[in-house]
This record gives sequence, structure tokens and C-alpha cells, in this order.
Amino acid sequence: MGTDAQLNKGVLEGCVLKLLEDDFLFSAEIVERMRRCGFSDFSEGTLYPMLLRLEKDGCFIVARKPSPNGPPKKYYKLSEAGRQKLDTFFAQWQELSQSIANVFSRKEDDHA
Amino acid sequence: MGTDAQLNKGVLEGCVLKLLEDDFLFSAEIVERMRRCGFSDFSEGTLYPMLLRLEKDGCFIVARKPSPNGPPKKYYKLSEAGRQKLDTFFAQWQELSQSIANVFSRKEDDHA
DNA sequence: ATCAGTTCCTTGCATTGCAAGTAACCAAGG
DNA sequence: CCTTGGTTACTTGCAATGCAAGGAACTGAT
Repeated sequence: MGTDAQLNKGVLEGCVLKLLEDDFLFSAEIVERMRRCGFSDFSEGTLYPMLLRLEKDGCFIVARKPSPNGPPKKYYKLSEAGRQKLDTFFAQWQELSQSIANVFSRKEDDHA
Repeated sequence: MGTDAQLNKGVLEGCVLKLLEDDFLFSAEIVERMRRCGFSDFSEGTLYPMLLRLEKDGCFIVARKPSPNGPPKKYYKLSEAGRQKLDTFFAQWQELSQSIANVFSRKEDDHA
């Protein structure tokens, strides 16, 4: 399934934002949920750079909690800026879906 | 709409393949149709490199026809390899849509 | 002390979208 | 002519993101 990584661009970020909408999660939990939802190859090599990006952009409330098994875990949850980014993503996703539907049903749209 | 170009990655190629499924089209016609379907910012700077990539991969039957207004037009239509690439794209697109639906409806899927 | 497991982060590459610029070809006007 | 402008095609270079691979810090157990 790693054949067309391009299709995932932007999408993975939107989905992680959604997962952090209401719950505080840390890395392993995010990976787990993404995989269960169908992103079966989702990996930490993708997640960590993404989390750092989004944190730098102020999208998160972050909480560090000590772990019995290693370094402290970083728990993430959306800030107001994060929620806004999520909304933007979802709107763009819907537009995109509609455009693709237009192409594949040979209808032209002219709404845009 | 140029805000998140990442979301378009892979998608534009899939859509162009679809447009060339049955008809011979040349650049300006492809741009026109993409725009009408909702990809309103679709541009030649995106299209030409894409066409060359796909042509190199054997995805097209190409026909050059003289133009009264300039250099000969290149008309493109899918080859068998192109059709296969289109099918692959569509399958991946559907998987992706399902996964996103799972994330956004908070359902877990486990089918993948 | 060493080892394995956990958690986090860094580095570097591949791909693609896209802006901007280049080049070839034609017709018509000065 | 030869210049201008429109048409068609291509090139170059940059930005963003996914992801593999490797590394570093912390813990408890051997």
C-alpha cells in the first residue's frame, strides 16, 4: 500500500487533527487508531515530524506525563487554532471529493 | 483554493487519466475540463510535467496534429497501461475515502 | 553494567504541484 | 521583411509532505 504515497498528502494530517479533536492522545495511540481506521501503514516516521510541525503552528495543547517504561509521554489535543485547521481541512476535502466525483461522472460543475 | 496544494497530490493525475480514458485531448482541452469540474486553478505548469511523466511510463497513445495557430498539438489518450494506472488510482481513492470516513465518523474499520 | 523495551526526535530522499520563464511555430501588420 | 502577438509545448527550480532509517534518552530487568 505504499505504492502511491502521494494520495495521502495532506490527508494524514487532517485525520490526525480529527483524532485529537476531543481526546488527549500520545504517539502510540495515534498510530494505533490511524491503522485501525484503514491507514494500515501509518508510521512514526510520518507522525513525529507532523506533530512537531503542528505544535510549532500552535495547533495543540500539549501535556507531558511520566511513563513507567521510558521517557515521558507527550499527549496532544487540539487548540482553537488546531480546530480551525481541522475545519479548513474538512471543507477542502469535501470540495475535492466533489470535483473528483464530477470528473468520474463526466459532469461539469461550474460552481467553482 | 491554492491554499493546500498537498491535498491535490496524486489526485490531479488520476483525474487527467480519467479525462483521457476515451477521448483524444490536447493540453488546452484538458485544462479546460479540469477547471470546469472544480479544479479551478489547474494550470499548464502542472499539466505538462505530468503528461511527460505519464508518457514516459507508457500510459498514452499520442497523436500530433498540425495547428493553424502554432506548433503541432499533441493529443493524448490512454494506452492499456494507462487504463491500468487509472484503475489503480480509482481503487486507492476509494480506499482512502473509506478510511477518512472512518476517522471522521469515529468508526474503526479493521478491514485493512 | 548491560540489555531490551519504550518514547521521542532527526536526517535525508522521493514525489508532485505549481510559478515562472523559455522556445518554436504561425499569421498578420507596419 | 521583420516585428508583434497568440498558440502550443517544454524546462527549471522551489516548497511541502510522506516515510524509511537511524539515533538518543529514559526505564526496569537480567
